[in-house]
Amino acid sequence: MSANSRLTIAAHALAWISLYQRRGHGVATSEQIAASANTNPVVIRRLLGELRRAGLVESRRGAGAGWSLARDLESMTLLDVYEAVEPGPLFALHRATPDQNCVVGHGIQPAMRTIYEGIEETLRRELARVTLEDVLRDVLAAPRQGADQE
Amino acid sequence: MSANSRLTIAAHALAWISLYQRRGHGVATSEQIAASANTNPVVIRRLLGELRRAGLVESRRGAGAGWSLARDLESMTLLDVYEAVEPGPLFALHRATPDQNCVVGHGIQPAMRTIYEGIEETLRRELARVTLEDVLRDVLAAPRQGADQE
DNA sequence: GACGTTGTAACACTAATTGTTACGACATCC
DNA sequence: GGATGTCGTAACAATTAGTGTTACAACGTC
Repeated sequence: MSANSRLTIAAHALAWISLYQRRGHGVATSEQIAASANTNPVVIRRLLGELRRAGLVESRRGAGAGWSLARDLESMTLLDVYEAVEPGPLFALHRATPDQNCVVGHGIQPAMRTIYEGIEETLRRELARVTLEDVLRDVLAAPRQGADQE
Repeated sequence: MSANSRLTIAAHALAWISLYQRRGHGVATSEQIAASANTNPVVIRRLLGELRRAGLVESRRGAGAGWSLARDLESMTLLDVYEAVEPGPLFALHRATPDQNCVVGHGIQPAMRTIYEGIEETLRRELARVTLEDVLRDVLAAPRQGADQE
């Protein structure tokens, strides 16, 4: 399972924007967020673009532009972010359709599809239980040693 | 999330071997299973090799050789298969470590790690609730139209 | 009009999955 | 004891997704 870091980076960006705003600054730029996440600004812009399409953030262009939250962190769950950022299903069926003249080949896909749907529903419920406010709280609860900037 | 079909194909192979044995045949060959799953025998041998390492199936070499179940389908769960076949975690953290001088960059990884561990634990519990016997029952319950061979 | 930022295209690099060929290892059967 | 059939595994190609990077047009503020 080639796990990706999209959900992690998206949560990082949202937490960063929120904390930046709470500290009285204006909008956040992709360059600032990228510096914190140690990646490229374009990666951040791409991800935040998907979050914008999902209604989680807003962007302004022009000089002094950047990103801001469209809703309160309390009202966003990891499921919202997950759905905005992870398109496909968790498990795939066969790439080539199995032999329909075989009992197993014929029945395996509906069987697995039903099972996978149940599992993904459970995953969604679990993701929906965690708000981004929870994430930010956990982030701030990490034991800090020394430096403390944004 | 580049979902793969490893869990699906492994379940397919186990169901096929079991049904083949229940119908009074001997061991199953990778070629037969591959024909049912519409893939290449080497793909099946690779996957079944991982299931053998996990103690789910046995293989015999030589003429008239092939694969058989090492345990009852009732005693195997999708979690057993998943752990045998899917190495990595569901979600990845950052590829490059985030800026440790930033509050968010410093706290995000432990926060997400804890959250992800809880979610994966839920996923495991869900996978453990489904036995391969359940899968085979669902497979056989699929509405059949016409042909009925193995 | 200058400037700074988003939005997005284009491309390279890496890694994982899948499919394929090839062939040695091994056990059974004649 | 040799022929045969299957596993075990290496090697490689093709495909795909994720990630990083450069480049530049679009846009809004000053």
